[in-house]
Amino acid sequence: MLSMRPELLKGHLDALLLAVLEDGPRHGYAVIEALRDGSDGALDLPTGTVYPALHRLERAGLIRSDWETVSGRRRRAYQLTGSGRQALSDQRAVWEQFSTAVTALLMRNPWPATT
Amino acid sequence: MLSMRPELLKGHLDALLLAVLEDGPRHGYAVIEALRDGSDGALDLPTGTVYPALHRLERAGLIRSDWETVSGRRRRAYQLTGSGRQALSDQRAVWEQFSTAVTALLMRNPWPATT
DNA sequence: CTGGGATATGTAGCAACGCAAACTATTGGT
DNA sequence: ACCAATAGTTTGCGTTGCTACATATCCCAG
Repeated sequence: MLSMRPELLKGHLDALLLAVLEDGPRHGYAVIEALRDGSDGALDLPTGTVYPALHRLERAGLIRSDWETVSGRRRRAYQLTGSGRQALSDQRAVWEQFSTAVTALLMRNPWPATT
Repeated sequence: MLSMRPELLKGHLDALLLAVLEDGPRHGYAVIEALRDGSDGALDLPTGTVYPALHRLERAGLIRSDWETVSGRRRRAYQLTGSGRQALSDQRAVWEQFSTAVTALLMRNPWPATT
């Protein structure tokens, strides 16, 4: 498991959070687990990263939250809003462009013809 | 041309700079051009980003520079050091792991076998 | 010969963001 | 009675890319 410098994630976290919430509501703790499992353990984010990020997204109107109590534990279930769905779609396109550019420069593979 | 938020690059710039210098010495201005051309125009970085980054890499011992004068213009030619080459190799592996993880989460396509 | 674009490098200060660290609280198993 | 797992929050720090500005040379157009 390579050690990933923390800056690598910068700017990409929001997209990941939105993507994880795409299939339905999840609370913060479950979001962290989804990221860990969905990345084969590569992305194991601390709570100090994820919770503030979720707050940010809510302030930005991309997600909204409802408190619920499950077996005595209070938890906040987040779900995408309309603009959240739109943002996710945009961010996917941005990621494709970005990762293609970086891969091209880093791996020096000429542009893949038509994928 | 999608507008890329500036934070996206964070943590990945060093790898790109090292990669651009892999084929031989280049000065700052040429590095900027190489990034722009090699990314199909997607990465057009301002001098205020690239020059400080090159200074950082030199302080870190990953590149070294020699001043040269070409037709009255003083320019600084950067080249990889030994540890720079090593760092590049490491960063490539990190990028592969990172981009694979993000793509998996974002596109939720379980890796397509062989297209 | 004068203005401006391209070439070439530099710095100060700002804003954003992910993270470590610390904290509170409940449930459930040993 | 303890302690891990679950669930959430916040303060403050460090890194980093960018904006804006500054300097200087070369060369071409007018």
